[in-house]
Amino acid sequence: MKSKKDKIIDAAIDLFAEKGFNNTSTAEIAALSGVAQGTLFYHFKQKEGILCEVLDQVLQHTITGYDNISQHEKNGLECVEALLRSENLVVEQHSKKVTVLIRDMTDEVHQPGTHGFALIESFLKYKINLLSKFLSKGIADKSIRPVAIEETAWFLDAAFYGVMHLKLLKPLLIPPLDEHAIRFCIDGLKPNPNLI
Amino acid sequence: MKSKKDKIIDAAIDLFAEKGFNNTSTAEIAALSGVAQGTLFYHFKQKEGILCEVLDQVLQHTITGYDNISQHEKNGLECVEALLRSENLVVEQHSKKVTVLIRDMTDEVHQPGTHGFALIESFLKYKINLLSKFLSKGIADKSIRPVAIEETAWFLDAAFYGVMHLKLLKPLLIPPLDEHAIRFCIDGLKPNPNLI
Amino acid sequence: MKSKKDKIIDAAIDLFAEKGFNNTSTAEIAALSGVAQGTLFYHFKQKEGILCEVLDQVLQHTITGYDNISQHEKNGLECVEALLRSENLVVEQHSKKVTVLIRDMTDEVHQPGTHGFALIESFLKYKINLLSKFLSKGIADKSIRPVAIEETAWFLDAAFYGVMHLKLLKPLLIPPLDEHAIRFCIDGLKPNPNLI
Amino acid sequence: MKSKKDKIIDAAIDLFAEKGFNNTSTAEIAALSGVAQGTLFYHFKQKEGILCEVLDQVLQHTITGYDNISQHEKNGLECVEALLRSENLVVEQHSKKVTVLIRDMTDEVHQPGTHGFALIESFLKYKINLLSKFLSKGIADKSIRPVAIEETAWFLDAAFYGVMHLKLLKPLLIPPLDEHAIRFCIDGLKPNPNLI
DNA sequence: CATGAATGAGAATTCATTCAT
DNA sequence: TATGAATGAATTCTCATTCAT
Repeated sequence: MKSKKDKIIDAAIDLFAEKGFNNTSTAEIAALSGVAQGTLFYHFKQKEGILCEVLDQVLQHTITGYDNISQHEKNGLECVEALLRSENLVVEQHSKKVTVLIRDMTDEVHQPGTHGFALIESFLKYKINLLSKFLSKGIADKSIRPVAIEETAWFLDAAFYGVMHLKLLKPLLIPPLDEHAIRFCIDGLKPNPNLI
Repeated sequence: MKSKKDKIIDAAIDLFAEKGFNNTSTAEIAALSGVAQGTLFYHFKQKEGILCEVLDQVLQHTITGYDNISQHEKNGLECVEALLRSENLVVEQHSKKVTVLIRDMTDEVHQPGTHGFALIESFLKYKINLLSKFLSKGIADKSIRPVAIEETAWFLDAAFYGVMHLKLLKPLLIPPLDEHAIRFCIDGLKPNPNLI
Repeated sequence: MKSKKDKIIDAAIDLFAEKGFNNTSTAEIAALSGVAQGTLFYHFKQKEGILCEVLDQVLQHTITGYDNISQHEKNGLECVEALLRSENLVVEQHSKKVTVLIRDMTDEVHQPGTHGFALIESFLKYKINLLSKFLSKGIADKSIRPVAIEETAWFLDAAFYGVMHLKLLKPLLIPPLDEHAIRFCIDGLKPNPNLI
Repeated sequence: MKSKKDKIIDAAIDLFAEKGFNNTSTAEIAALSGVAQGTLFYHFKQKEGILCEVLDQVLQHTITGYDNISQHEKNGLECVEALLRSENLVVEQHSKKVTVLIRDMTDEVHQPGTHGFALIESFLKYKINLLSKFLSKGIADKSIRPVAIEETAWFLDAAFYGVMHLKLLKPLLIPPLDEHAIRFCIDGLKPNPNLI
């Protein structure tokens, strides 16, 4: 059976996804999750705490995904690709939560000093580090051409953030982009011209 | 002399940039711009209206930038690069406004039916069209390898949105990315292996 | 051609009828009547002034109707009936205005000291006087049984106010009441042998 | 001890009676009732909700009054008279509330779809039904002449609404009307040989 | 006569949060 | 753990009205 805390999170995510964080009151969350309004603050203390919890969950999933990449069987380029695919997978499996996070967590996440900011910061550091490691490995094993490592890592992060943003938040007719984006980036990293 | 409406916009952007849209009250905007609070609503009817006006301005600048690309002197690839650089330039020249827009306009812009959404939608259509035209041109004149046109156009949009997002909103130590991003994408479009 | 003042009144009545006085802003009235908002206050000075003007018009019509009753051809009872029918006619011919007046003029009209109150007060005095005169005449000429004059006059006023109120303001399925009400009251005034 | 909700209602009625619904702010109600302004909206959600609650109370009293008429001891005419007197009694016992209701509830009550309208509608249906039953009974037992039942029921309702309206809302020197009105109507219902 | 930009005094409502139970 | 009545600060928005042109 689901704990009250989980019920709250689920209800909150549903409401945030539908109406946005700022247009959802704690009263509504309480009502939808079937708990008293006070209970919400027993578990979270701040409304934003719900978002932080969700962010934490999603980042955990993402990191777990990263850790499951079996590096010893792969060359650097394959590691990079595995990382990108792993991330895509998490986004797909938790698309509602991710949508809410990238749409509504702006206030919390972009202001140094908040808990959300700290979470994101350390996650990004971890991710960029890992990507850099993979890129170095690739350059060493010749699967990747000699790119500027840090810049490329950040660019890959940015590019896939943009793709995710487009996919999740723009209710427009957009062609499936994930595979194309991965191909474009991976091919762009290869040392030799085996372009289609 | 500046009109009251312009004073309001300037004050609002400054405040939004500093504290965020949701943490800025109309009273503060009125105070900083030196008009009565009612005047604000005489000119904008909704607090969000200010953001819409700013969005409109920035999109106008961007489109003007696009239109200034002299296509007949360039091959397709050069056109694409010019477009990306043009966009970068606008972002740099209006970085405060753009920052506010991508951070704070989420509610308005992601909900079909709003004015902001309509603005974005038609702008994106225009941009993707133009990018597609350039890509086609480049494929025809052999400056670009035969990529999937629509997907590539959307990917370029997404990637540079991501880069801009990172640059403007993450108060982290991030290396300058613009030039690297442009090179990566442009090189990735070239048909032949003249990679550095 | 209609004067701007008349346009304002017409627009105001339409809006008041639809949405009520308190839910109609002077801006809306100005917009619908095609004049500037300032023009409204050039002609009326107060929003309530519009209602007062309309009240004045309707009372004029009513009094004109009263004055057209040719008393010398009728006995007292016939005079009373003529008065009631005359009033009914005015209500029917100006039903929209009357509806607005009895629904929306409550604040203005029930507070001694206002212009609206004065208008109503003197009108009622006139009406009750006239009714009393007719009743007296009827008692004298035996067309009416010997009723208490003042009380009966007020009762007739009240009863037909109630009927009008029901007809104009209750969007319910109510049978046509006017004729029945007139018959009931007129018959009730006739000399009647077997009263307890 | 009085609940906060009751305190709010009492204060509101006093203020509405004195200054009218539209000229009374929720802040004033809160101040007079000694609760925080937010508490008002915790209990009522809308300012109009207070009026609805009062309407409900008064209608309950009225219906209770109707139900206390012991029909088996009376003929039809006596039942009608009892109903009219019962209603008069409620109006007198709750004159302040009734005054406020008929003066200030216009917006809420005359617009189908509102809660107030629904309350009034079902009450009127009940009342007209009851009156019709009494009239039928009277016609059967010969205490009432053969009048058109539905029309007469509505007319009685309208006439006494008018009388109440006059009594409560017109600060004019008006003679006591209740008894006279009842007599006039009751006598008008009696079997009467010489109608045209 | 007519305008419409500007005003400022409110007003209703919202809502995260607290706390006694 | 859980509750829900109560809060009060904050906020957007409304609107009749004015006045310089």
